[in-house]
Amino acid sequence: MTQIKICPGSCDTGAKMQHAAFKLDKVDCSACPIRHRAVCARCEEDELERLNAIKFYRSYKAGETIVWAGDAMDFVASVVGGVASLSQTMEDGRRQMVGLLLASDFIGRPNRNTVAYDVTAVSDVTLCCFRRKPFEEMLVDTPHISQRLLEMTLDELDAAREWMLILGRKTAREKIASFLSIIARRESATDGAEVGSDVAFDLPLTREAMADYLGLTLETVSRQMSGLKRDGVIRLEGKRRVLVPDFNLLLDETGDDADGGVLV
Amino acid sequence: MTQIKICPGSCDTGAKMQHAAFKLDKVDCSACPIRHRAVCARCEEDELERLNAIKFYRSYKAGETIVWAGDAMDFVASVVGGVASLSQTMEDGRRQMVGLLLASDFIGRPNRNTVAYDVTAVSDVTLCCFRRKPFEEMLVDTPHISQRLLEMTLDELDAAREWMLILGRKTAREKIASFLSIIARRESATDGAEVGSDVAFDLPLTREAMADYLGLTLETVSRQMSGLKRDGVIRLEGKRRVLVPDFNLLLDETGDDADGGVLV
DNA sequence: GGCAAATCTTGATCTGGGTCAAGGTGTGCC
DNA sequence: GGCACACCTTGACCCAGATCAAGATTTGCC
Repeated sequence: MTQIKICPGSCDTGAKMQHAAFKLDKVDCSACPIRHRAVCARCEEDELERLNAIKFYRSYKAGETIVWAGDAMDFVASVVGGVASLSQTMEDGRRQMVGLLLASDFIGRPNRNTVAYDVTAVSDVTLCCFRRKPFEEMLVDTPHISQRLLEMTLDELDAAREWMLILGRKTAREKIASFLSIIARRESATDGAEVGSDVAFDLPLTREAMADYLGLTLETVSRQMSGLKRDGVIRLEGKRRVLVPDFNLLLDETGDDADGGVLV
Repeated sequence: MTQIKICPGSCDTGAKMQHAAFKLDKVDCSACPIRHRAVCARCEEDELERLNAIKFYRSYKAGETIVWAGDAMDFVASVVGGVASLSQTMEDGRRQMVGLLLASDFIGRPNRNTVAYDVTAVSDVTLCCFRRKPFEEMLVDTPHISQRLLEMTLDELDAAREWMLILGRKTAREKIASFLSIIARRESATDGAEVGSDVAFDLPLTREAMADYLGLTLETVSRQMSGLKRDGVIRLEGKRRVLVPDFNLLLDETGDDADGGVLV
């Protein structure tokens, strides 16, 4: 059972919230788990109210397609919880994931009403959707939104470029290690957990989806996961939970600069 | 001799301008070859004047490094003419190009004063540079600039994602064919030439740079170019000039949808 | 013109990861 | 409990593209 915590703020009880528990009515933005990271992060009260008037929530089950490439989409959205992916498929079935969308990430392109990639719910996903037209109008007269969107787009571009190095030049083992460390970093950022030497997290993707992400086959993904386990770099609990006894050991396997540019 | 035409407007004499011919003084923006495509595309007269006050030109010879990854950069810039690249290098020398910057493309990230990738002049390059601080200020109070920058960043993100499919899933031959058709498309857009069946253009990159772009070795690039030539898909004049007798033949080799989503 | 350096081509061989195939493990449903 | 389905692992073999190597072509410089 894939459970994603989207507990707003300081929900640290053992009880894990299911997505379904996030009621799909107009939620007060101030209680929203992504209030300070999403496209609305910099909005003032009055701006939030305008957004509130054009927003609605939608949920998708794991595996469901949210939109197909080329289809019209009459809204843009923020991922409130869960994981979605952007992917391209060639005629003969080869598929490449080109975006992995976690909580607070933005879906859709302003001033373009069709979508260029398949958008798929990887786990159960909840979106906070804004009607396209009024959102585009707000974009024009609300710098707090357009500036935040620019910043988020630049971050995504950086991520895409890091990904290009992974796809173009890394070995299968380095790809897996890079993927694991990216997920570990993002998860711990979300949890706000201490980045101690001991890291543990649930993989949000199946082996097949990891293969689509990394430009590999699922067999190779499986073999490399086994390899990293055999060599003591990771441990596995079930198929999805990953324990990293020594994070630096994992980083050594990524092929990246030891502790290179400490970009703060 | 790599010659890049940066003739503003309707310069269609046979005489090819060298970069050096573009005088590095304060050029009047209205005569600028990228006036309507760069980050300043939507600016009004008064906004251009503000930009004019903070701009200066710089030129680089082919092969020169413009900035190294991690270095501080006290300006942002538009490519006026020539071709530059963004690339990442791993410790052991493996290199991946992550951006190819042609005329009108933007260099630098607002609100971040170090650069994340090596920026290199691939051919002789001229930049129109804006001092960072005042540019960032203008970004805040000049929606014409921030909106255009958002649009350009979204375009680059789309290009990066197309590139990810190429890197992750295409064969060497498909990579080369995809690269050639991308260049052909961009070149003809620049020339404003008719997209007839007969297309001809100069490759802006060496075989090695193409390899860095496509995640291949230079030997494989050379072999695949020879293969496409042998099969009549392209013809070569010297090493750099490419003639495409039937553009659809080239498109067939890219592995992409025949005439898929006609995204207008 | 002639030499050196850069760039490109082609050949021979090797290998990482793909492909094909078989079976294992976990989970939900009747 | 047991069956079905989704997901994962492992093995055997193969091939596209890397690597190593030699030489061809082009360009620039004296």
